[in-house]
Amino acid sequence: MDMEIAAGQLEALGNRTRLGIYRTLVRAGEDGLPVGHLQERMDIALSTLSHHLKRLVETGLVTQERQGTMLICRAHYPAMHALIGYLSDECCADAGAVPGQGAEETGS
Amino acid sequence: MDMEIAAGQLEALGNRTRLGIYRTLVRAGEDGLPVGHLQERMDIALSTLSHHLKRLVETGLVTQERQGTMLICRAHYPAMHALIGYLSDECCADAGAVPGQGAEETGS
DNA sequence: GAGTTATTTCCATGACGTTCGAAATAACGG
DNA sequence: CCGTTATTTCGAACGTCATGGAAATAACTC
Repeated sequence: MDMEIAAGQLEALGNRTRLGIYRTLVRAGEDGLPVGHLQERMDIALSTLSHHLKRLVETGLVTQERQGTMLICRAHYPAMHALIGYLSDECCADAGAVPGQGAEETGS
Repeated sequence: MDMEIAAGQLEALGNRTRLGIYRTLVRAGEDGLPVGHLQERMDIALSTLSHHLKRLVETGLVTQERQGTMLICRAHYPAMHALIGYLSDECCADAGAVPGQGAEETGS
């Protein structure tokens, strides 16, 4: 896990709207949610949502899959695991830094 | 761990300069670093550094301790552990979400 | 291909963040 | 209390981000 990638992902999650979107997708489970349904739950303009989703997808935290006219969004766990691994490894040197978690590349 | 706190911390780390500051403090270990030394390593204006440190301290990720005229800064691991716990618990529902890590309140 | 639903791109605007220099404050030593 | 070192606050310039409406695109159905 590169610092550039981690920084980008932290930047992506470091915004309430996007963190909310991500959490909503996590809760939606493996079925994911189409953009439209996400919009209803988040109560923001579709253009705004699309903008945020783009950033989440670019950083690898979310994946999208076409199903007809709908675009299904899903939380991409491997990316989150890699980020957690980065935080554990690079940012918790001493202080009993959560062992058994050297997730350098959990997938993505 | 409250979403507001996590969001604030992610926002704080979601900036290359601040992430760099935090990593530098982690690497400095438990001795920490005075603001001035930090400035030499980061190569940014003191006023800028002070501004960023303020945010890191406000979110609980960094602590400061006066030692004479110097202000020693240290990475505050409990906060990071709590954040990692939040990401593991709230943001990785399914998908073998890194077990044995229910860190709701590792301190802080 | 005309119509319908779903989503993105474009554009503009307001808000917020970053940055730095200069001045102000804090802590200490003589 | 004066000088020195260390750090913060203030003020301003600049850039970037968030937001939403309108128009454009994509995918499908008939």
